[in-house]
Amino acid sequence: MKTDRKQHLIKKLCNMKRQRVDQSIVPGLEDEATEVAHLLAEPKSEHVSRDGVLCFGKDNLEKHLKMEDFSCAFDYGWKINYGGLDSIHGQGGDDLKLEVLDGLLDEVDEVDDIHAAHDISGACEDFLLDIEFPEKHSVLDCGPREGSTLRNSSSESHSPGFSGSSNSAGGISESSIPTVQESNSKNGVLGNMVSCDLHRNFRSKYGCQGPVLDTIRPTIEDVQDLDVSDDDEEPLELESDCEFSASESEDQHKRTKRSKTACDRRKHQTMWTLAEVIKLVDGIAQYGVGRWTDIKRLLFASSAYRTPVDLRDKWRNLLRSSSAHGHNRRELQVQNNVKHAVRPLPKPVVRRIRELATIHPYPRVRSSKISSVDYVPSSKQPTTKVAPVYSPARNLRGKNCC
DNA sequence: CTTAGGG
DNA sequence: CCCTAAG
Repeated sequence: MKTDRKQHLIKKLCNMKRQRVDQSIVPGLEDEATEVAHLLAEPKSEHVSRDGVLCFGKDNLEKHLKMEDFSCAFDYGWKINYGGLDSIHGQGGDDLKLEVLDGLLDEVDEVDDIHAAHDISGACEDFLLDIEFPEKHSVLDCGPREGSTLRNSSSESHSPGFSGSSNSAGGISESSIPTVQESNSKNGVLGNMVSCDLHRNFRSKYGCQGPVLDTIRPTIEDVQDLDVSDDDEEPLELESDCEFSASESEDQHKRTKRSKTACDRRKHQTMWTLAEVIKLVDGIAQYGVGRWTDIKRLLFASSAYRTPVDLRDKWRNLLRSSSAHGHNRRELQVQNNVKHAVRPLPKPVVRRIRELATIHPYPRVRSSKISSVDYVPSSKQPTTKVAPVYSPARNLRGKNCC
């Protein structure tokens, strides 16, 4: 029943967005769509949490929309288009939602074992997380002209991973509403000076939003506008020119050939979303470590960027971080009063990473990274996926797969 | 061209 | 992410 409401809500929003951007529907991403689709489809009975969260957001929807109406009047169009889907949960619900998610994660930690069995549960959490991030972004984007410094630093500081999203999310969410109002008046003054800051954020936001939305789309099967929202976004993007267009979602940027192709592969970074990370981990589990091209072609086929090298780099980073906070990620982050300073990866994902790491260590390291922690003999829990496949993975290098 | 490794 | 070296 909750699901119904959720669906309804989403659809509603989609329609709203669609009106504006109906013309340009974006192709591609099917891979990801289906990819995530099955993730979403499966966990029907997993836990109420998902629905709970969404419903929660929904409850605040109307309120939010109204708020946006006045607070973001100056860039209303933008807000609707970019914020659209995201912002529905945003603003007022931010904190609570965060809490919910947070708690959710904790719970997952606890029952990790159970859920690990269906590795969808992990995906589900991730999915949730993913949603959470962009929301923050959109909310922030709207508001913090004034607080841009804060937001900026946060988005900049976050590592290419997902961690960034969380930190920016936590830090500012509380002030989002007030900031929005404030910014409304300040915008005129600061408009110029923040512009650069702005497009920067777009970038970061995009890295997040694009894929994330992809994640959502399967749920709403017909939401293809998200990608399109990129288009509408451009006008707002004053000076960021090509870089920005490049930041559009995957296949999108091919279509939007704007001025040059030099920016095809964005120079700086395209934030890794959780969905992507999951895919990567997934792929590694299936095809083995080191077969980056295969993984790229099979799992990231629709991702214009993300070269095999990128995948490898990301994996390297994942290994590093996963072994870094090894046991308690919570301890490291809170330290001060920096509430949600940095939330690394969702526990389930970390688990998978570590498992994969133990299974096939990154070339040339052979048990230095994970040895320090608690190496769980594979007998403990075969993450369903990795267990059966890993051994042949490295061997069947003949490319006879496809 | 793909991967590994370092920056 | 970028660049280089090695297979």
